[in-house]
Amino acid sequence: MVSVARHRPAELQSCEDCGIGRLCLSSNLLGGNLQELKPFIGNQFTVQRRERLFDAYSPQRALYVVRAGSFKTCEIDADGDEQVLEFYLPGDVLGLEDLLQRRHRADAVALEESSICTVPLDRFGQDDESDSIIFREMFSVMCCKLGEQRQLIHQLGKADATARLASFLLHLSDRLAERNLPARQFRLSMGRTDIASYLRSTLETASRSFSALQREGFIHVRGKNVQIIDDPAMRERFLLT
Amino acid sequence: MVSVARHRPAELQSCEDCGIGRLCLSSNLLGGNLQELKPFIGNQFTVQRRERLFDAYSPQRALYVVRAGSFKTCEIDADGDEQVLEFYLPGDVLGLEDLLQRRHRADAVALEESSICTVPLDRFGQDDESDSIIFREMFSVMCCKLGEQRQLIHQLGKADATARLASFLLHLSDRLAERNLPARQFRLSMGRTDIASYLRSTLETASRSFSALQREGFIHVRGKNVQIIDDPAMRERFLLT
DNA sequence: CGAAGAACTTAATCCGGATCAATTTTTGCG
DNA sequence: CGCAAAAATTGATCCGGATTAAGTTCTTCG
Repeated sequence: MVSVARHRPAELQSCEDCGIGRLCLSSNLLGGNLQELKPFIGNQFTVQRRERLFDAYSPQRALYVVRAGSFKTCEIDADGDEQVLEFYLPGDVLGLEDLLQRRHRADAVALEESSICTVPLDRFGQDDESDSIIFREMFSVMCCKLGEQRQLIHQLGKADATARLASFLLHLSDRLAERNLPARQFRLSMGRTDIASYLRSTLETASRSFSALQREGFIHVRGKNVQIIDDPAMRERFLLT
Repeated sequence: MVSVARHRPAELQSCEDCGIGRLCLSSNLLGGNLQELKPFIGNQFTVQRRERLFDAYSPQRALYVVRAGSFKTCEIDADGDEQVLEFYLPGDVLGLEDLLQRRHRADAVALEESSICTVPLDRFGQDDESDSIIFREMFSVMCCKLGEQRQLIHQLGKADATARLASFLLHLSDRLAERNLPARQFRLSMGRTDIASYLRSTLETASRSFSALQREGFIHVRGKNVQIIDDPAMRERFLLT
C-alpha cells in the first residue's frame, strides 16, 4: 500500500510565470486575465509517483491544479478492484466533481513525480465578484467534462477495443498538443492496466490492441513509448463521431 | 419523420402551485424559496408524443423544466443510428449541458404527451444576485449529472446486460419515488429500443433481460407495464456499488 | 551490474451478447 | 371492431473480447 503524499513545499510562483498559463482552469471566461485567479491560489508542492494526492471518502479541502506530471483518479468498487475514472495532465483540475459533497469520491494517484497548485476551498465566499468568476470557470470545465464523459459512454457502446484505444491515444495526443508538449511521440505515464481499466477492457486486450495498431501501421509502440505514425488515417479510421 | 413541437400555450401557473415543487431545478441551494425562481420562468406549453422539444445543433434559447410527462435526449451518430443519452422525468432540466455552447447537442423527444416550463436564457445577466443563485442551482445539477454518468460508465464496464437493466429499473423506481409517483408498479414511457440504446445494448438483449428478471422473480413485466416484486433482493443482487 | 519482480506480450479456449430470423403481441387508426 | 404496422419475444448461430496460461521484456534496487 502506498502512503498519501507528504506535502513537500515547492518554490512559489505567480500565475503569470506559470508555464500552464491560459490552460489553467481553462481560462476561457477570464479573458486571459490571470490576475483574477491569484487570490484563490494556495500553496504548491510535489507528489511522488504512486503517492496519493487525496483519498476517496476524505473531506475535500481544495481543488488541485496539475502544474507538471500526471494523475489518475480511481475508485475501488464493491468487488475490490480498481476502476480508473480519468487521467489528468498539466492544467487539469482535480476535485471539481467532489465540490457539491465537499468529499472526495475517488483516489487521486500521481503517475509520475508531479507538481500541484492548490485552490483551497476557504478562498471562496470572501468576495462575491471574484467568486462568481471562479464559479463560471468551474462551470465551464464541468460542461467540458460532461461532454467528454458522454463521448466515452458513446464509445463504450459502439467502438471495438482497438478503436477505443486509438481514440484514447488520439485524444491524449490532442491534449498534449494543446499544452505544447510533444504530441506525435510521447511516453505514456500510465500502464496498460490503467489504460485497460479506463477503457473498460482488460490489459491483455489493451496490449493486443497496441499490437494491432502497430501492425496496421498507425502507430509505433515500444513499451510505454508511443509514436503516432499516421494521425490523419487513424482519425479517419477510428474516430466515428 | 416527426415535426418539431408547435408550442401550444398552456395555462400559466406559479411556481408555488406547481406540483413539481422542491424538485424543480433540484432546489437544494434555494432553501425552498420558490419566489427566487419566479423571474426566470418563461412560458409553458405541452409537447405531443414523438414531437421534438428541440433539435440537435439548433441554437439554445432556454432551459426546459419538465412539468409532466417524460423525454429522451438522443444524438444521431456518424453511422446514422440513434443513441439515447438520457431520460427526463418531471422536475428534470433539459439543456444544461448545452449552456456553454448555447447550442443543443442532442435532440429532445417527448416520450408521451408532456408539459414544459421554460427558463429563457435572456433572463440571465439581468441581476447579479439572482443570477448567481440560479448559477449555483445549475452547478449543483451538473455535479449530480457527472455522478450519474460516472455511474453509467462504471456499469457499462462491469455489469452484464441483466444487471444493467435491473439497475436502470431500480434507478427509475427511485426517481419516481422522489417525485411521489407510483414506484413499485409503473408504465415505461420508453420502448425496448430506447432502453437498449441507453444501456448500450440491443433490443433483443433488453427483451431477454426483462424475461430473465421476471423468470427469477425480481419483477413482473407485461409489455410496458412493470412491477418490482422484490426490490431489496434486486438491489442486493444487482447494485454493485 | 544482475537478480527478482513487475509489466507486458502472445497464444488457446470459452462465453455473453450481437446478429440473423421467425413468431407473437401490442398499438394505432379507418 | 378489425386490420395493418410497429413493437416485443424467443430461438439459433456467430464473433469479439474475457479468461487462462505461458513466456518475454522491462524496472528497480541491493
